[in-house]
Amino acid sequence: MPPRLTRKFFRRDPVTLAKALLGQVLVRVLDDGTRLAGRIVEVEAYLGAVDAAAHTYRGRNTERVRSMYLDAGHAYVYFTYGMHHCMNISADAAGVPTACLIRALEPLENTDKMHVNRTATLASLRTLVDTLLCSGPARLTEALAISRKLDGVDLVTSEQLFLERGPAIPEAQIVAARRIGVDYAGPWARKPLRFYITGNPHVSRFAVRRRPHKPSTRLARCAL
DNA sequence: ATGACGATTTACT
DNA sequence: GTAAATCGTCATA
Repeated sequence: MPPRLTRKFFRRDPVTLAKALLGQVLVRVLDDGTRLAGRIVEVEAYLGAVDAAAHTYRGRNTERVRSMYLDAGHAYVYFTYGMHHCMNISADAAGVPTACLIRALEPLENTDKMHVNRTATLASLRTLVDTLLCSGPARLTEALAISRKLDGVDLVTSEQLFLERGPAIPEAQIVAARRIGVDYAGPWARKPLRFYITGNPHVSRFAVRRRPHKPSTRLARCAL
């Protein structure tokens, strides 16, 4: 089994950490010992007090966001839209409220169990293709059974939630784009703080697509 | 105490 | 493309 990521790996600025997280493997161990795992293919960086899109904008420090202030390598799991959970990994040092939002995984282990987790809440019980299992921040938390109960967990020491070493992704394969769902953040909405592995089919943006499209369209969107 | 609003996903026209 | 689902959190009072 690959080695687990240590504190040192996480203790970096959120942009550097976000790019380093690409290719690493997120592991969720259920109470019955089942391992659910996926390779990180898309991450967003949130820069803390200066970042209008961050939950900790202007130094906000409430009960909900306290995990963002923990030392690097802790989980910040929040509940939103009345039904979804999203998972972040705290960056920098204790007291610095920066984090990386995990936006998409490439499913690796026990994908059948992930499929059950995902379809359980679906109105129509139609079969999901692999690219719809973990291709979004709320999709992957549902697939890996990550909820607010895991908020504040230390990913360096936890037996329930941690990361394993994967291959570093070369800069040439990393695309930087604007973050999703933060249009309210003015100029901060346009900054290139979302990172994903180029061409990876499990990235959220591609998976959302419903209909086939012309190759020219695909190229134009990739260039974004 | 109350009102407005999501770092989203799904289904439908 | 648009809209519904659904409720914890936060700012205001």
